[in-house]
Amino acid sequence: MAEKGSTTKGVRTRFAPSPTGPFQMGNARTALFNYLFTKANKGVFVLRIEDTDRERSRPEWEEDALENLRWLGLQWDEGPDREGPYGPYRQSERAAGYRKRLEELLAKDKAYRCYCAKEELEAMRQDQQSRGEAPRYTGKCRQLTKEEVERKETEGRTSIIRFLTPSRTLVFDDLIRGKISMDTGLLGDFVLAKDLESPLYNFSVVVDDFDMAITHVIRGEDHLPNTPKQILLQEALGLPPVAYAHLPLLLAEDRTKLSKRHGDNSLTRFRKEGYLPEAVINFLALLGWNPGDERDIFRLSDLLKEFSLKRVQKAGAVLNLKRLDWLNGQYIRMKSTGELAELCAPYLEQANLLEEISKGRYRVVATGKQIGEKELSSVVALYQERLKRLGEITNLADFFFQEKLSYEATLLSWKETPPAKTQQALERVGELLGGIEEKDWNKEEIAKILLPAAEEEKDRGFLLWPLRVALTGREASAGPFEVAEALGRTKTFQRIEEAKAKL
RNA sequence: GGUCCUGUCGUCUAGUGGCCUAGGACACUUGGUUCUCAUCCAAGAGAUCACGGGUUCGAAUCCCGUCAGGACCGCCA
Repeated sequence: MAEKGSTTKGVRTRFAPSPTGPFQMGNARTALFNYLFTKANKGVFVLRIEDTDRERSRPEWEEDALENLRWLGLQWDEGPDREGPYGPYRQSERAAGYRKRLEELLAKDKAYRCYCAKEELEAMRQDQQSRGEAPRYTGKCRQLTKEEVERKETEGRTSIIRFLTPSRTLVFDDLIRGKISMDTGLLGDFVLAKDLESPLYNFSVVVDDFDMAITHVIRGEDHLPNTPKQILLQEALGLPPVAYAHLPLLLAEDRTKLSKRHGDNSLTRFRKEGYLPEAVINFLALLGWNPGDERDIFRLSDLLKEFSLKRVQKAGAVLNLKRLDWLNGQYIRMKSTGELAELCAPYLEQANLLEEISKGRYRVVATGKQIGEKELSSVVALYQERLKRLGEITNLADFFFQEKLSYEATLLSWKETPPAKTQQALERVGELLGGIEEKDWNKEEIAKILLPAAEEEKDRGFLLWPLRVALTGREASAGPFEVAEALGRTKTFQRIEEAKAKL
């Protein structure tokens, strides 16, 4: 394990998720800001897995974090799957470093073993709280003599390792919040480790940040109270300080910290619903950071050029999902139809409307008909301006993939038009379209023929509405000309006939 | 309860003593665009800058106090 903490010059940051649950929006935002700061400063971005809690840590949650980070495009330079000079990158694999430092603190009497039972401690906490004091360990086992310790050990009493917290006023500088001061006497003798092999968060973080030569710690504001503890530990171990930046929290509607209680905010959920990574990045970046002017569309590459911790907000930010929807729509519209088709295909497959035969070749499940990338593109293009999430394509474009449409006959009539009149309207549309040959079957040509006829009526909807409903079976959809083009000549006539039969 | 942090439209925010009768974006309302929906365009409503006091010719911006909200107080991270 390299120890270059005090000599390394460049910026080194880490994002350190704990694999105890799905990767959340809050994790993504912290990762993003770390990434932006690091890359804006030509630094090295480290991914460290904080799995010291063996009971709760699961490999699948680690994989979930990696997968979503990759999806977002936040590539780390060193991590569990990318060995570097400071590995391994899972805390569960770094026991030697912890043991060494724990023994060192114990030997220097900067830490001590505590034999108090959990129940005892709980009672103590209750008591302190009832008297209006800050609940903290009183230091009962501090005074244990060597003999007492030996006796307890031979008795087989279990112990934990506590830090002998020095009492003083500690001041540190936060890159976002400025000077923060704290009376460390209020901290109590917090626990460093369950035993020499089982370090706890505050301790393992300090050891690893040094051993991995981390220069800047950028994390959520919820870690602000941990910072004095970690600084005290650095001092006790004789380690150099690191710079801190505490990001404002991501909040739910009720302005409390975002949590499971507020519903599923996992990245996997947003990914599955069809949010684009560039939209999520843009959304998250603007939650707590802004460029100082009125631009609001930023891709990762733009952010890299402009990001600065100086422009990071101090107050928490409520997640405004409507804004995410808007941004996602913006990015969907920026895609080429080919890209969009490729992005939508998995959703259509999942809805069992489509099967991929080979790359770019599909089979329509209901009809068995084969279609290529071009046809699929023409369908998704119909809804490019209407999609907020890719997943919505299945409900919007299903008419294209169905053999027969099911809708109420009354839907075919424009406003109060009686069925007989609607019948006539469809008749007329059929005649007009019949004049267009297969080779000329495109929306411009169709519009050229249909629009003047529709114009002759008092209301364009008289002809256009029944046609559109006949083709889509929907009250709301893309326009009739483009839908007719996408469906093709044969299918268009078939649907017009089916509509007439309904009336 | 203690400690720490925070406080500009519903939400994200611009703003670092005069350009602020506070700007933008999302959401909302209304109107316009080849039927519908959406997009797009235009307009509108929406903030006594948490409150009170002070400094100043002048304060959202500086100082003091108050209040409110949040985070944390684990042998979780």
